[in-house]
Amino acid sequence: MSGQQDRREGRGFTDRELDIMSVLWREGSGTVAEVRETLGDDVGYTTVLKILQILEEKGAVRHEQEGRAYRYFPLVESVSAGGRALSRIVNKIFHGSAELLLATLVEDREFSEAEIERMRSILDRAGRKEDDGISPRDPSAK
Amino acid sequence: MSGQQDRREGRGFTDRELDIMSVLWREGSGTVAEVRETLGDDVGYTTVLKILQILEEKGAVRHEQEGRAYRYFPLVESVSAGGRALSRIVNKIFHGSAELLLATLVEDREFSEAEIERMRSILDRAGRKEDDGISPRDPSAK
DNA sequence: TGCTGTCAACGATAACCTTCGTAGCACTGG
DNA sequence: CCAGTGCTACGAAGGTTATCGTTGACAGCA
Repeated sequence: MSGQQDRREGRGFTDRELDIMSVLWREGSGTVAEVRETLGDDVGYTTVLKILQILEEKGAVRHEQEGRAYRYFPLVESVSAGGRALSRIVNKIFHGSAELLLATLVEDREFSEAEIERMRSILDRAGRKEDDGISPRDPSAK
Repeated sequence: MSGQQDRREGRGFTDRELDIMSVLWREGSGTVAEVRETLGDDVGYTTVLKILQILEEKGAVRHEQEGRAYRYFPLVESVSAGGRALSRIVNKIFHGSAELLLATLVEDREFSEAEIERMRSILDRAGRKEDDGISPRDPSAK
């Protein structure tokens, strides 16, 4: 009989926590009222406050006094949270295959030609970096 | 005071549930003992059984009698679970930008030239589909 | 026949998530 | 001065997750 380990650090975000982190990442910062407003979802003031306090306890956000209210700032970067979440998905769901992940992504969504082009150039950069600086590939795109 | 909605359907998987689904996806099926063995993690027999029962209640797996034991089979496909998880991440963490997701992915991992090539061709296929059949791009790779 | 090992089912336990109600504090318009 | 407003802090209710202990069924064997 042991319950479960301390999730108060290192782990990913829960649904609601992610909703709120998402707002802070997009907006850069927010007071309780602002976050609640942006969420739009019909969620109580004290609920948002509570979750921000929990996130602070986890070290994911910090706050500054602003007038009589607190302004919250994200401490965890969205990319780093995203990297962890992606790792988890690649390993657990896509058997470690990033290709399969990419295939699923392009299957599920409709991309414009411009988006695909930009994604292609992301891969080109990765390929060049691997090749130690010289690219044997034609970089012409348009 | 309202608690929270029924998570027993439609939602994503929790950590442990995902561990176990991952085994079933990789192996195709498994008895409680097999899954527990494959997990390797030091987790009790009844714990694995319980989670399989919960997954069954959620409609994610089914079982067949095999001798005296049950053999469990995944009902939810890994790609469809992956698609949902990806959607969530793209929207909440990467502001809806799949490019940013891809950039993070190639940043975090080291890909071989072959892998990058295969990922490129996934994008090529998506581009052609969008272009209604004709690709103006040089497909030479090697 | 009675012991032992394997298994599913049931129920308990402890931690956690999400949602708020309520209280307390500082300030502001009458 | 006092009621109201806007905040944060405290803590509890109700549901979920993860982990097992225990029980009872059953099969093989000594």
